[in-house]
Amino acid sequence: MAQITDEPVADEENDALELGRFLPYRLSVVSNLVSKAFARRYEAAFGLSIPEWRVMAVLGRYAPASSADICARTAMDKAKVSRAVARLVAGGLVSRKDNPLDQRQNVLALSRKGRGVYQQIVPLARAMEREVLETLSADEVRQLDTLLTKLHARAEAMAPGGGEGVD
Amino acid sequence: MAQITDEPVADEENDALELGRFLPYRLSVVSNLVSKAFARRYEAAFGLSIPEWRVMAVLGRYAPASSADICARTAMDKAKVSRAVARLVAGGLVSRKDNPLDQRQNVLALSRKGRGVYQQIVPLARAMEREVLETLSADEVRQLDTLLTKLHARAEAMAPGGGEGVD
DNA sequence: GTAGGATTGTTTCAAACGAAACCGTTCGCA
DNA sequence: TGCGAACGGTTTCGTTTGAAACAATCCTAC
Repeated sequence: MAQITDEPVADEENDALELGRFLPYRLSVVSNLVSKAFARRYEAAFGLSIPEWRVMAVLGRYAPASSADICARTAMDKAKVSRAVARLVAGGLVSRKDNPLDQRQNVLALSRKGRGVYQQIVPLARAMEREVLETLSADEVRQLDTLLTKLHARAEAMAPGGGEGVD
Repeated sequence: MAQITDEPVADEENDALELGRFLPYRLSVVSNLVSKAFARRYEAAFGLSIPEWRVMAVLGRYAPASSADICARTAMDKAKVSRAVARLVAGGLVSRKDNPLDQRQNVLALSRKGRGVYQQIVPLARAMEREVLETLSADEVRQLDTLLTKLHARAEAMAPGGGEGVD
């Protein structure tokens, strides 16, 4: 065994793992903390869950879109999208009709009321993003962007199917 | 309305929000992708869920510990910890007894079998962390560390209670 | 044109979740 | 000593989740 090489002794002494220094764990904690903060405010401001908010965000930018389009743009599976859309339709924020060219597909768009909400959603989202990033320098924000891009590619290679999320 | 000021036009043109450029969303997607990849492997290798894995990690390093200790060190609420511990005890990986000094408290530790599993857990976790970070330069890993520290503090200030997670 | 297979979105199912209720124990304090 | 509040951990409750089953529609190719 024990080769005479410069085995880097990866983290610290070794053999015991300090969760607080384990980057995947820390990434998860930070992400969930941010998501929770965002979720609380979306709920308070608009009564929207994060899946619902994501659907609104995509439709505000890309309507009309099908459920599959939403899946692709939100990293949510189709069951989750279906449920979120159902609630938004029930709440009158989103219109849903069949695509006459392919009756399997939905054609989703914001209703008048939905557009009104969307116009409030965007500034709130931007403000919250700013609030989070305030703690970073402009350079660090750029670093974060780069890191997320790289980690995203790497994580997608490691994970099998799609990338679910909570915001 | 339209004041004549240099409104920064925060992100891009404005008024529509591109989810793919929204950092909180991207953070969530990356984190969940990583968690999913990790979860799949912990499950395959040891039959452990992420909450269970976290408890093992803490006990391997800090046993003996109470449930409250585990909560503090894993960013999980006490219900989740209670359930994870119950499964680990049922699986014979963790021993649980009452603290004679305070009968309300648990004293948790790894069993012999649990220690055996723990010794396999650590290298797997380290290997997966390395696999994720492989895509980054040493500098970028340091940046990630710094960013997570700052964002953690900021997110904790924004969120109310504790910081849940999935790894 | 029609059978078999693929695709879209909904629904069902069991598992996991967070919040709150709960129970037993201990502490603070008169 | 004894009573109420506080605490630690478990359990319950209703909700949300992902995976799989499903129904409806469309496409392919014969």
